[in-house]
Amino acid sequence: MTRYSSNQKEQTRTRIIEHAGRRLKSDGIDGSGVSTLMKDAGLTNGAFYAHFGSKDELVAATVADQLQFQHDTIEALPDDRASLEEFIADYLSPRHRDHPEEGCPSAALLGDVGRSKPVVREAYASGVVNIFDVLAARIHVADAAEARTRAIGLITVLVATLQLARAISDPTASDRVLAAGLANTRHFLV
Amino acid sequence: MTRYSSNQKEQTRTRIIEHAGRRLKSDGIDGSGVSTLMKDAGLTNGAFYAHFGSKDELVAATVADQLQFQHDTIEALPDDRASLEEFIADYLSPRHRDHPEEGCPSAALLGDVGRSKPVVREAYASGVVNIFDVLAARIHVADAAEARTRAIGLITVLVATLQLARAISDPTASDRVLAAGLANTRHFLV
DNA sequence: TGTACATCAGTGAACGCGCGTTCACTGATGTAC
DNA sequence: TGTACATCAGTGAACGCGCGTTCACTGATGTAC
Repeated sequence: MTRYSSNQKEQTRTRIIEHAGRRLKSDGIDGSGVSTLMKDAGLTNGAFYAHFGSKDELVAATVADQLQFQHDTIEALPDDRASLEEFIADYLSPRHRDHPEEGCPSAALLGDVGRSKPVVREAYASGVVNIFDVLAARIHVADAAEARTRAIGLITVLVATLQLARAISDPTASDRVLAAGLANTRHFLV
Repeated sequence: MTRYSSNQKEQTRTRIIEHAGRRLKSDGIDGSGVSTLMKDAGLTNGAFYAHFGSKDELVAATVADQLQFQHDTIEALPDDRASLEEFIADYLSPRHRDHPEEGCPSAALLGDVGRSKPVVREAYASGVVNIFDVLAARIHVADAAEARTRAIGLITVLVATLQLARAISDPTASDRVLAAGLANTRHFLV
């Protein structure tokens, strides 16, 4: 029999993952310590290993959660060109550039994931594939393979444009990169 | 009068920067310690601060050096479509994916740079702009602004495709992303 | 209903380790005369 | 030419600090009878 009928522990785990999403996207994987991640969730470092086997395990769970959320957001969009364009304009906005902690996990963490342990890379790979799928379904060309190629193209332009805009310190130059990225997404629509 | 006529110290500084290029691209900025960076150059940690004021200063110098090298490589290409396509095919090759330490600094470090101090971001920004320029000069459309937009588009597709391919653990899926990226670069050429 | 006990989420100190940075020192090189 | 001295690149130990992880413990919750 389970002693505790409530799902308190599961709720705590979820809370850790949600706060970790913001912290990891803001400070990077190497830049986010376990103590900080736990403090963000209102706990102390010692409790961490009751919820996760290692920091990498939390990172993997957080990456999966973040990509799932992004997938669901795109899936909830009305399936028309105007909605997709609005999504793209939001993605390439100064607001998104200036708030990585609330934004796209790929733009914030893709480079870090490439250097991470298999458990993290696998979580990322399986999450991003779902985003390829849901985006490809919104690109209406006859050939399904072509739609998928374009979905990947759209994602790469979005992700790297945002990364570039974040790396460029001068605001005017950064804005120009965002504008160029917006123009470049046009190649991949419909 | 300068006591030492030889440029030994300058040579050592250059050696540190060159080895740091490989290490930083391989392990990331946070993943590369000063002691390791010095050991790579055949020195001990104590000598570091005779050459650089801080780790960030070395990172900035290394980023600048790496982008300058990439600029020069592109500038040395014959100005025809076949040469540009060959450059792109090399960029999106499994070999480049599997050897970040020898490859593109943007693909390896762009995410890290976005979280770095101004000195690093400024070095990156001024280096990458030169690459925009040299690539735009190889895209022959009437409008110069359009050439520049396309150059940025080409770079974003290249960089994020390689990052994606590195993050995806399954080799077949990773190869498919590289192939999609190759197809997607076509939109930005001539 | 009351009480002794088992369970368990979370605390907080401690582990060994590597971080970026500082500094007293070494030893080779070149200068002065 | 020889020697005392100044210069300086590099050494290696040490600084305080935060890392990921472990563990003895606390205190609240629920069970047994």
